[in-house]
Amino acid sequence: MKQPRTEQLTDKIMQEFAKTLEMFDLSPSEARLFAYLYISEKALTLDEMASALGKSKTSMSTNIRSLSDLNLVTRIWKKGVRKDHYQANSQLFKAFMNSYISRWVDATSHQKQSLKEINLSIDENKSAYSSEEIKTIEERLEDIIDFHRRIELLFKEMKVEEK
Amino acid sequence: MKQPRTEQLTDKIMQEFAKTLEMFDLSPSEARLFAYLYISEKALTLDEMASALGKSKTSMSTNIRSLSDLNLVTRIWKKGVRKDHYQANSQLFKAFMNSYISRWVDATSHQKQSLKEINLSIDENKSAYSSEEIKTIEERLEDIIDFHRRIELLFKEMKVEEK
DNA sequence: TTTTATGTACAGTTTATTCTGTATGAAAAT
DNA sequence: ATTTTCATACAGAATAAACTGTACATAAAA
Repeated sequence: MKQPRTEQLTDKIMQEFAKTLEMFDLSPSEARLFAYLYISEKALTLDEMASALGKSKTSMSTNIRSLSDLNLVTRIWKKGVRKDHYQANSQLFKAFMNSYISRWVDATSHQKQSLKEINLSIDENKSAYSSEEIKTIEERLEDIIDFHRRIELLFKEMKVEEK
Repeated sequence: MKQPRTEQLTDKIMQEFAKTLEMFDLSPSEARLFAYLYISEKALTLDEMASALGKSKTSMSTNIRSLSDLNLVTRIWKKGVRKDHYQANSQLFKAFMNSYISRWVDATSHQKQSLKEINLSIDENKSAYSSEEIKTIEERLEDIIDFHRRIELLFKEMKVEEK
């Protein structure tokens, strides 16, 4: 009578926790998977995850790969055991924030670059555009680039200190 | 020969800008719509947006409503004109960050609350669980709650100053 | 070497999201 | 009062995302 109750409890926590994790751009099932792994604490196999979450092994495999790419989950080698085992990174805040922040910084700096190149090409071909309307576009573009600069700056400031 | 070129330019900027806006949890078409509005600078009607973006008016209507709910777009009243006009909020950084931050703060504080309630109900019914395994779950739950606390704190610190 | 077990690529299916066209109600114009 | 013009609700279609089962490649076990 006790086992089922803790399972139910785990489910409840997982469900609630997963909602927050989705805000870090995890898909619902990635989020639930991570939450489950985290609560379980120990390293689990794909089969264990699949049966615990009622999903296919294939699905677990792809989800684990995504989580792994984000450094949220690590593969654990157990000697003498064939199956791969995966464990949730226990430093929640650090792991999620770092992954999140670097995604923002990378993306915005990349897009800022593209926009700057557009801006340059305008300057070079300025004569080709009607000068009245190009002016307002250029102003807007500058503001958009500045927007990117500020985002990048803000997220770079957010670097996370150790636990 | 000049009109088509600036249109092409606007498209290019819009496309690039929209990618960044999607990171604020806008759908692709919401993002493009906002980008287009922002670059256009002036207030536009649903029909103008629809024809500029090649989408239905219905779609513009629902997308504008979403953007409006996020305070990213404002309805402009022009006397003597029947159609609604909408304009992009010009304070890019402020508007997006405030909307984004408050979404994070609201969501995490809400989820933290739910988790705390689960934690309380564990304490009340402690005798009902097997004490060995409940212990590790409780520890994890505390860590998860702490995670929420830190997120909330971090985003609250991010309050955005005036332009 | 052969057999068995394991992770994942891939194609097809299911599910969810986004978009469109028609219909409707409200408000302005006639 | 009637007609026209607008925004949006709603249902269905199109598109995209997530999931599953089979098949295969790789590596361990026999």
